[in-house]
Amino acid sequence: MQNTVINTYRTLPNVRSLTGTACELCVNTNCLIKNAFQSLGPEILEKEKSDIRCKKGQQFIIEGAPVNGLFFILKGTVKVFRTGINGREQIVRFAKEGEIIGHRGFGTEEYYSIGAVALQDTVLCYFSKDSLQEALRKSPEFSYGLMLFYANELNRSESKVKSISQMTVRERVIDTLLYINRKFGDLRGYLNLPLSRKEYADYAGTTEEQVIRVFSLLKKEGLISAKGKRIGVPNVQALKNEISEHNYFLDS
Amino acid sequence: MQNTVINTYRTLPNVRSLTGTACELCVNTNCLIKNAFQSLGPEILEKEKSDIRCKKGQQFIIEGAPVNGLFFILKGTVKVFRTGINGREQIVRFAKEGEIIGHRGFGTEEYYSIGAVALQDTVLCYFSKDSLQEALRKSPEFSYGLMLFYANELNRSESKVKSISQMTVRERVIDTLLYINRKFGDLRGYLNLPLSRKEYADYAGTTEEQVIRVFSLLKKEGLISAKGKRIGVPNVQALKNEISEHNYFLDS
DNA sequence: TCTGTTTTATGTCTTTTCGCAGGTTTTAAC
DNA sequence: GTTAAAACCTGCGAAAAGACATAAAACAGA
Repeated sequence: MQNTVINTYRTLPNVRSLTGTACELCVNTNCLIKNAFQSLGPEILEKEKSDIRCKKGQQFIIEGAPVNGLFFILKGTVKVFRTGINGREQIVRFAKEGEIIGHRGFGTEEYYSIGAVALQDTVLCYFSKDSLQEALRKSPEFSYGLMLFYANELNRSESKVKSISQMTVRERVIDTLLYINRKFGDLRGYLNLPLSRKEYADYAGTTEEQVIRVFSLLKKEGLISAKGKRIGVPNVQALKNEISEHNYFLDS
Repeated sequence: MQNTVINTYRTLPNVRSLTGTACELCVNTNCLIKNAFQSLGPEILEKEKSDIRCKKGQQFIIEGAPVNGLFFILKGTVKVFRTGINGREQIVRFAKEGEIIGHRGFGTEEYYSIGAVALQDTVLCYFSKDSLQEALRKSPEFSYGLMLFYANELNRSESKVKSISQMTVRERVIDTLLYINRKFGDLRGYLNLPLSRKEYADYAGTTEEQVIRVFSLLKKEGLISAKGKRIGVPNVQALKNEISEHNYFLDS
């Protein structure tokens, strides 16, 4: 949070066409734009595309700010959140390369309903509302892809409503550990995304203290190892077993 | 829940082309199919369309059953839910005419992740997976409309995650009352959708007893009137005030 | 390396929510 | 209208989660 916040993207220094950020050269195979590139044609999006570089901790979408467009993550990780009661943060999801940030950064939505912060140094591809609108009109594949993205996110979100309202704190924390493990994998025995206890809490819908308590217990039980932000999950299956009975029909 | 459940829709008695259910004659102005009808052409969907009539209480989508297609509500109301811990129900949303039921009833999804029950006698238009796929490919308007639908639902669902994890039971119950009021309006001073306390609880993410307790209090405070399932909300603004301070950025 | 700040950890107390038990009212079917 | 079933209501004790205080450890910058 330490950095200045970029609000009007049009006023950013022009950093287009940097090496490796042109869509045709992009290595991001799970990027919707990249995948729909054939049907979009090279010129449509390129001319309205900006590359934005964010330092760790920098917020690049502010809740309630006017919608200008939509971001695709080229490299890095991002947390997406909503601010609630007493400014308490509810983390909606963690996103990585290829994912879309800025719900409804097109169409009729006027203000962003979410905020977004880079968790590491991150490179974003930004597309304006208008160019997206044009792309959606032009490419059915793109519309379809975006629809699938939202449909999947909806599934995940609805399943999360269920977890939060029916699971205990312990189960929700375990669920969060599994989510991070599933999505970001691990690196040398540790989860490949360093998060604070507070961030675990904000995702799991509880408090920092509760997360710390659950972590303490899980450590004693040998289910995880935790040295500061380095969390090791040696036995994923053991954790899964604790919550699997609740998932009659599995989701995300 | 008293009725038999329809599982394989293809085996239903053929009730196509009933008066008033053909898309071209349909009065449902907020139905996506109806709206995209121009670009779809009459013949594509009609030939794969079935009309399904559900009695009050009848379940027409079972969680975990194979996905065959997608439903549009022509008339009636429906509750959409997921089954969680101990078979406890989490109501995802209440739906009315024009809305879509059966998340991802197309594409690669194999099993329904939600269940759906008619709350009143309901008429549904059912479209098979294949015909939808064709319609999505053929009509960008349709894809775009469906995408907007999912994006809006996602917004609502994410906002609900926040409510459930940050609001008190009382606030969640009030929020639910406002949601029902906003979506179904009222009829002669009563909310135009009769629900049991249990259903309020399943939507708000709490227990029947808690809802009853909150209702009792709200009655004493003169904020609602409740005679059985007839709930009156004479002063919507007073209820809104109790939770508005928490909504920095308004949603749904 | 030292020092100050942030993060993590733990204990205690309070509040909220839940679950059960038992009772009453309403609704629906005959 | 009678009767059975479902829905609604209330009280009370238990459990879960939260808030606060304080201490230890980790980290960053000089």
